[in-house]
Amino acid sequence: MVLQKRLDYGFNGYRVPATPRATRSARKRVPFRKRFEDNQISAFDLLATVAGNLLLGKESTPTSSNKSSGEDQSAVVKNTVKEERRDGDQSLKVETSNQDRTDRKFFVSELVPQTNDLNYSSKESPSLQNDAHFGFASVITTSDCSERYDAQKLMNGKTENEMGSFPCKVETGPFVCGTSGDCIKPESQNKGLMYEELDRTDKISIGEVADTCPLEDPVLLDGKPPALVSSDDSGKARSCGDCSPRSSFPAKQDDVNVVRDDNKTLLQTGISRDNQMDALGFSLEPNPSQTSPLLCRGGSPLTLPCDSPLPLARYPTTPRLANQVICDPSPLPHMANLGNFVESDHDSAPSPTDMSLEKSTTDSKALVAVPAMSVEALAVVPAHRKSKRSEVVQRRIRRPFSVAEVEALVQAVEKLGTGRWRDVKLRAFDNAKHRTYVDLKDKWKTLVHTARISPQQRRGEPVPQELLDRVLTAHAYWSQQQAKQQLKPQQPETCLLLYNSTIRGGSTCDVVEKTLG
DNA sequence: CTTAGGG
DNA sequence: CCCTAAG
Repeated sequence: MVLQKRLDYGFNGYRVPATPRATRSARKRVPFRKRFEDNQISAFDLLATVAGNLLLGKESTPTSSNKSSGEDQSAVVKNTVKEERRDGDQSLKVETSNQDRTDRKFFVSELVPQTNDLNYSSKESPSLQNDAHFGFASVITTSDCSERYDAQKLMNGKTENEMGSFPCKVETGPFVCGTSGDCIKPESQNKGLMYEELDRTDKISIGEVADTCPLEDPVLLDGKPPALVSSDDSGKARSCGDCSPRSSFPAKQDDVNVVRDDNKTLLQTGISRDNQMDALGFSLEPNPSQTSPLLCRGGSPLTLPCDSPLPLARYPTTPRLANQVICDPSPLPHMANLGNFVESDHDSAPSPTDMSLEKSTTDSKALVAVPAMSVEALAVVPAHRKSKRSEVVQRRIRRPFSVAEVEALVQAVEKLGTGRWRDVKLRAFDNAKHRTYVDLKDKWKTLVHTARISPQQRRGEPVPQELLDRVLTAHAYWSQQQAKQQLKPQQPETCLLLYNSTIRGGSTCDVVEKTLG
């Protein structure tokens, strides 16, 4: 298993503060890997952000029914973030003040490097091996803010029982995400603690976030991680009986079982359910003694039976799923004439699941209605760090071009040339949201290459030689055209008309129309 | 935001 | 597909 995979997966679920550029394009994503490798962001940042988001998001949920307005919430809840250092360790303190409720403080300890425990190969990211900040994290919450606890100390041996008279909770554990299992009690004996029974580990997994999701959207949806909320046939969110504040915690404390179990995602990210012990994740557990534990308040419906993974279809609110689905290579219905090739995402991703989720992907806002406060919670990330814009994004799923698409592309390029990819996109792939003009440009590049190599060297769905020939022809023509433009930028219509009449059979084309006015 | 190219 | 320098 590659750590990189785990990193991507492990933190994909977190929203980060919106950036000006973020809104410009749904596909524009921050190269998380690079930033991480460049130490622009640290695992701590991410974790702290997430933890704070989770905690604050939950806390911010007003008890009153009047919470439709985000302003109301921001007015009610205030939170501050402070980073504190002690003995070289970092701890993050997030204070949330609710006028109507008890103040609370949250602490997120620094992560303890556990690279030795990570059996990964850092082929793609060698730096990770050395710089891995990953290990364990703990989140401590107290309902009594009169005292502050050093997370690290707690991790070093103290348990909740030693926390004093006030309610508190300590959560530590290895990053394990995308896994499922039953509830488990963390063994917070030391930094390097590991869940003894991973198969029973309950996690708030760090799910994925849609690349189209508004960045400012917090993780929680009305206090619930959207990706973790599912609906069953009755339309009600499923809940884990064991998670109710009382019943769920026979021994010491409740176990939060909010699990994002997306097997397909796991597959795609290289994490198999059978091989998740060392995966990265983040665990939180609620404190039964608290009025409103993190995610398990009053028999919270958030809890999902860890041993009963829900099918993708049960995650209608999961924004990222669409792109998670492994594309069904089902061939597109062949389109003989693609004068105006129209393709939808569904065409190239016939998977029913994909289709059902595609809209959600596009309109992800609906998936994460969040209290304004959650946005503030994002400020948990230490200000002085360069991680404010840390965003976790996953590589887009590979979607091989179908012959029909190639046909459309070739036709468009024949007409528009090789330097107007945006127009090509608009002309032939306007309805294929997953194909960007960059994609088309890239595809053309590969097509040209494909056309030049021997058929034996070609891979993937074979492209008709006729198309490849056209590719070469058009490429040669437009290359020449481009060269001529350099020397003689005036009167390109001559060549164009010649080209259209002799090579492409002639007919008005956009270029001609534009050129001639 | 688009292009153009390297990765 | 990703990432980006340039325009």
